[in-house]
Order: sequence, then structure tokens, then C-alpha cells
Amino acid sequence: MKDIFHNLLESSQSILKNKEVLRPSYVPDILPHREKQIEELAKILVPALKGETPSNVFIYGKTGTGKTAVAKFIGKQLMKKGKELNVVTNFVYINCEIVDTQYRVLQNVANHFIRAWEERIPFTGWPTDEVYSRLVNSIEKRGGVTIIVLDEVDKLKGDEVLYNLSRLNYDLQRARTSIIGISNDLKFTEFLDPRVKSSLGEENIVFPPYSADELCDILGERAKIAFRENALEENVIPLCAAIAAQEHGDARRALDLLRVAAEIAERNGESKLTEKHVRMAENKIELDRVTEIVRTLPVQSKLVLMSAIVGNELYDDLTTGDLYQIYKDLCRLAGVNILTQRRVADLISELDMLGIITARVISKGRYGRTRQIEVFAPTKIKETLEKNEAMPNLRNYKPNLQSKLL
DNA sequence: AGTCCACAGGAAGGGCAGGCGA
DNA sequence: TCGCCTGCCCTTCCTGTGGACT
Repeated sequence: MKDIFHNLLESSQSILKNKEVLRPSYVPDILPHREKQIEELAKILVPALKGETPSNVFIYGKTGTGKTAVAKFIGKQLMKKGKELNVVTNFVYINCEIVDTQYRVLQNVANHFIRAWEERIPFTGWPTDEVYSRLVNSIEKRGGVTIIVLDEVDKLKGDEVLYNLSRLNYDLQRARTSIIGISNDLKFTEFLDPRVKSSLGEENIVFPPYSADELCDILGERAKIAFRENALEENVIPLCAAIAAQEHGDARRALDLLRVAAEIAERNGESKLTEKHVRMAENKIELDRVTEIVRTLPVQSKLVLMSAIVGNELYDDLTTGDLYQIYKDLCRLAGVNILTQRRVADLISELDMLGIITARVISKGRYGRTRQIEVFAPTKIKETLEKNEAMPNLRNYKPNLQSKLL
């Protein structure tokens, strides 16, 4: 019994030597194919090292294009150079998906400057303007230039916090601040208050998606650190890169593929990572994504999805009308309100957008115009749905196929 | 060429919950 | 605590549409 972990540890040393390198949170020392963006951002921020105020920057780019990595990388470099030159530089990174309200953003930035022996601002309770003045004080006390990075800035609730942060410099005497906003939503600034828009959008940097070749280089760099020698079959990295490039050049997805593939290979006790493992990883990631989406769907959407699965089993080509008949039956079985066909049509569209089903508009001529519905990975989805208590027991369901047979 | 089916999908508005300032 | 506002979910009503059939 005592050797259980020993054995597992032994076997899991076969392929990976440092898995952390493959995680999205890891900031590498080299960022291949982002030299231009790094230089651009560095040029904008270099005034900080002379004690001047850098322009605010907005960074755009789809997920996995290296926005966060570049921002963190530059932050690290800036702090290092600041120390060398004896210039006070501060770098605060905030992920707005987690810290999403005005209060919490101000609280987080302020707490960054508060020393261990000083009173920290609590999670809640203080009036927002008091947190703001505390923030101004602490930045002022520290002096120098503070770079505040707001990652996923589009997730912030309201633009008040952006307005307040952008006017920080008016309230500061000796210290200066500059904001870097990061977003994957190109249209984000369109909906901002014009004052915020002009103040924050002083400079823009766009991160284009990586090509398959570029992804190969990125994976190659990480693989050197992550894997033992000869643990990778030659075509593994190009395959991961090609799959990720097909979507939109997402490096995060490429790294996930490589990591999950390695985990699968290790769990199987194999000593070499092959194309087969990448394919298995691709499947696993996709299924995990779908299961997660299905699990968190509202009850009505779950019922529509279940109707689609049942419908696919009963009909060769499932249409909106057929699905709606089944849906009404399932609602009765589950004791749930029946929504109108108009609303169900919208729920079908939503499921289509999530990529769980495909709903193609087709015309059957004289027999009308409708959508043909097909469910992706029905077995796995059904399994997930059946774990939900609110779902009806399908063993009690007797379909009425009359409409189709006539 | 015109008809007609079975919807798609837009517009408007009701009802409700939650947030917020007074 | 109250009234107002906003966003979300949903319904009702409506017009539009591709193509088989007449």
C-alpha cells in the first residue's frame, strides 16, 4: 500500500519534466513572433523610466494571441530596469473577469501598495470614494509611475471605474499612473463613455492571430523545457499547431492540447507522446467543454436540448416543428411550463451558437421553410442531462409520431 | 408565374428580479 | 423602506422567405 504514490511518481516521470510551462499562467522568457508588439508597447511605456507619464494603451486581440503574456513580460522588464536605474516603477496586474466591480478594482490596486503592517482595505464595507482617496494617497506615497493593467477589461461592470482610473493623474501631485486595457472584444470601446474612450484609447496595439508555423515555434520553445529528451514524436507539435491554427491561431489552445495529450500518454504509462495522444486530447477537450456548457444550461434550454436528442433518435431530419412537439411532451413529464414556439426557436439558436447543436435553415418547398437540427455528441450530452434531477425520465416517454407518419 | 407551406426572425411590450439612490 | 431604473425572459403579432407544387 505504501508504494502506491511511489509507483505513480516513478511512472509519471517518463515524459514531462516541467508541466507548469504548458499552463496558460506561465510567463516565458522568450515570446516568439511578438517582437513587434513588445517593441511597440515598450516604446509607449519607456517614459515611465524617465519619471514621465506614459500614454494609456488599449491592447486588442483574440484569445491566445499573447496579449497577457506580453503585458506581464513588459511589466517584469520595466520593474527590473527601474530598479537598475533607481527609478520608482510599479506594475499592478488585475484580471477583470475575477475583479469586476469598481470597488474591488480600486481596493485591489490600493492594497497592492499597502505594506504588511498597514491596515488593508476590506473586501466590502467602505464607501467607494474613501477607497479612491486611499488609493490616491498610497500611490502618492510610493511615488514614481504606476502601470495598471486591466486584463479582460470588457468584463468590468460599468465604465465608472475606467473613468475614475483615467482621472487619477489629476488628483496626483508627484506620482503618475498609466493604464493598459486588454480586451478580445474589438468593439468594446464603441460602448464606452466618450470621455473614457478618448482618455484610454490614446494608443492602440492589435495582436493578430498566430499562424500554424508561428504556433510551432511557440510550442517548440515550451516543449524544450516541459518535456524530457526524445519524449515527443516529430509530428506532435505541428499537429497541435495546425489544430489550433484552424480555429483562430490560439496559442492557449495549442498548449492545452499538448498538455492534455501528455497527461493522457503518462496516464497510459507510455514513454513517447504521439499523434494518437493529440487526437485523444482534442476529443477530450471538446467533450469537456460541451459537458461543462450542458451542465450549466438553464432548465428550459436543457429540455430543448433533450428534445433535440430524442428527436434525432426518432427522425432522420429533425425540424423545429417536430422538436417543439417533443419538447411540449417532455415539459409535461417534467412538470415545467411550456414556452411558446417563438421562444423555443430562440433557445435553439442559442444552443447552435454554443456549438452543442447545428441548426441549418432549409426549405422543403411546398412543405415550408424550417431548420434542420442535429446534436453534437448526443451520447455524452444525454449522459450529462440525465444526471440532472429536473429532467424527465425518458423511460416514461411515449413519442407520438403521427404528424410524421401521415 | 403564382400559390402556399412551415416556419425564420424582427418589433414591441409585459412581468419580474435585482440594484441603487433618496 | 420605497420608488425608479435596468436587464432579462418571455409572449404576441407580424412580415418575410425558398422552393416544391399547381
